Amino acid sequence: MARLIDIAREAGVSEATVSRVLNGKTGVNEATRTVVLDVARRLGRFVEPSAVGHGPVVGMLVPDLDNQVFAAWAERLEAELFERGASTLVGIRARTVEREREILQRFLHAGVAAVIVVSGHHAQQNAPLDHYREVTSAGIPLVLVNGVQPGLDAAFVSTDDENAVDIVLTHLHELGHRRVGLAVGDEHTWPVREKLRAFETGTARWGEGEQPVAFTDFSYAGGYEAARELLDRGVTAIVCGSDVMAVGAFEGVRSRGLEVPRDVSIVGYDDVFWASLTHPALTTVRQAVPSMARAAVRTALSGGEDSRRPARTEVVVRPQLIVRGSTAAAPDGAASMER
Amino acid sequence: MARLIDIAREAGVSEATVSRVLNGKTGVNEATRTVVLDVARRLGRFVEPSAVGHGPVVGMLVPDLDNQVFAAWAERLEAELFERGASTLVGIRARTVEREREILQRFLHAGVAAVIVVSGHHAQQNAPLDHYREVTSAGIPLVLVNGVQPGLDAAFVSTDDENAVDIVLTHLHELGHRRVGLAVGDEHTWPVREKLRAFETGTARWGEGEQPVAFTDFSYAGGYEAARELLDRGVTAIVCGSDVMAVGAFEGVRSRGLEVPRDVSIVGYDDVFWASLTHPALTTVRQAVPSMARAAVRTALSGGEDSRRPARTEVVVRPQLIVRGSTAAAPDGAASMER
DNA sequence: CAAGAATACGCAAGAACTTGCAGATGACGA
DNA sequence: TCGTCATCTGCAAGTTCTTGCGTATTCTTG
Repeated sequence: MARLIDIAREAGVSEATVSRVLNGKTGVNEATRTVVLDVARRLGRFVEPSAVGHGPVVGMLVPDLDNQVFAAWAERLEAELFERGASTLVGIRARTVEREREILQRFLHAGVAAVIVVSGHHAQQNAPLDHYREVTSAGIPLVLVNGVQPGLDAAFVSTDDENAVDIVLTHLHELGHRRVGLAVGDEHTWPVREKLRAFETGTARWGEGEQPVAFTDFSYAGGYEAARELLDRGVTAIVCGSDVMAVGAFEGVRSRGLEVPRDVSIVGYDDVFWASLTHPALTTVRQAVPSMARAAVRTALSGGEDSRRPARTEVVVRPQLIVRGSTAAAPDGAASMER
Repeated sequence: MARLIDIAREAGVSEATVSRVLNGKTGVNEATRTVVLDVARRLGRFVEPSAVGHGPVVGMLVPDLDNQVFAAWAERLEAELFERGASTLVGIRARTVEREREILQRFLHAGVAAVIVVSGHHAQQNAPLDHYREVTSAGIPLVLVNGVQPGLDAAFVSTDDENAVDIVLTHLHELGHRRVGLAVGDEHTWPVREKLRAFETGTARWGEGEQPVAFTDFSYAGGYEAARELLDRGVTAIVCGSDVMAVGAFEGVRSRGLEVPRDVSIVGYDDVFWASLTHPALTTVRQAVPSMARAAVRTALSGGEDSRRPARTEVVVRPQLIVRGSTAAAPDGAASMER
């Protein structure tokens, strides 16, 4: 790799000046800076964008990109960051905590101004949190999306899952459904526990006894399985933890010779792009990704300006029920029994 | 940041040993290495995964994540790389060449073993290629997906767009369509030009005169606009450049009071997850993302092993027509005229 | 036009990191 | 038991990078 002295000679300046330019220090003429940067790049020397006045760099971590809601998160976050002049470092699929730590360390190494983690291991119950502390104790603002950890000195931005389940249950109850199933993924996960809690208290109010819950996973196959299991337990409506699950549930319902929404109502979660394209169009809960992303980015970047460490904050964003074609009035008593 | 001497003292070894460990040099006992790494991480010092024997790091660049096909690419590439023990660095939305260069430089700086670029600026006509040369001349294998640049010493993996358009045209011709429109995005882009060329030669064979083409963009709105324009020009079938365009085209067709596929047939491109969920289900061309991703990763990683620079290679993968409900026999003559 | 202020830049000291070399340690065979 | 060999580690010198300070240059203002 080209040494400072090589660049210095080529650019006709001293080693010291090159050092200052490459570290984004002040006290260098703009013209000189440009010359040095040009030479540096020509000789194959990496220059941190933040050192070139290209704004800060922010690290973002998303669990995967198969699920479109995470892709949407990444997309929105990146767009918001771009708008504020920041560039983005992306990490995906931190399958293990070790890997997550590796990615976060890489962010730190790259000198990020902030870190945003969407549904990472912080959403897991009893997850180790030390690797997050490494970020916060370096004085770097940390924003955790969809998962709250009381022990962490970070900012949290989450969908109000409790409210989400509540409005869904109200909607279904108004349509006459009295036996409703919840289909979700891993029980040890923050959003699932939130939904579960809201589901239990919400349905308890009906006084119709305990309502069934199926724990599978957030995939198409998971939705299919969950639907079949819940139908066996006599439900007339299924509340799914994701839109992908919901279309899997469509298929599960059809596999029993039933029809959506005539026999069974189905509600999704996320409102991904294609939710309005399914047949019937999916009634679902819209996570307010754009406004949440904006909040996350604002928190991430403002923390760096005022005080190095932002106070522990918690933003909870209300979701919105998007009623489309997959929910309808409950079939009359007989229908739900005949199965 | 913790200095070598701090880590050395804490770990009870010399500065030299720490230096060796952090640079992945040989000649350090495995036990000592572990201790040093632990201390280093605890004190907040970044350790390159490749230095810890965690396999190589590969840089991947995708244009955006809104379009699910790109999300799928990122997902598949990451999965393939993971399977081969590599970790992945992701860059998204290199809007400008300058930004793309910045990301590539970052990859180089991070010591990547290879770089994979999906539909980057190399897919643009007359795009500057110097920033790609910076990668190749550093002896790092470069794989460019969906876009071929004769002047570059890189590996290319592309969908056979020519064949794609061909099988679509054959399908539509067999269904009796004689006036077909092509709806694509930016004309100065490699995949569009490939499709256009194939479209022109393919339809020329019919001897029905020149067939209309609409250049909008690869979005829902683009599909809507294109469909309306093409309908005005009398088509009974529309070949879209992406699945998102296709569903936009659905709406464009409906806005004219026509029905898919009774009055107008529509073909998408990509076969994204939800293509089978639309109404009617979308007939589309499946890009063989999994096998292409595998080829791209294999090329990227093998290049580094044998010879530092792989010979210039070009892999072209045949797509597959997935016939679903959005294509049907052409309406009889009158129908296409009445409009 | 001159004095003072601000900015830009190099010198050189020194901080941080790397590496050649040799000593220490231990395994193994004679 | 001793010699040989391979491995591991620290020493210290070398290389590379950073930074305090002083000077040169340009700008500002009366």
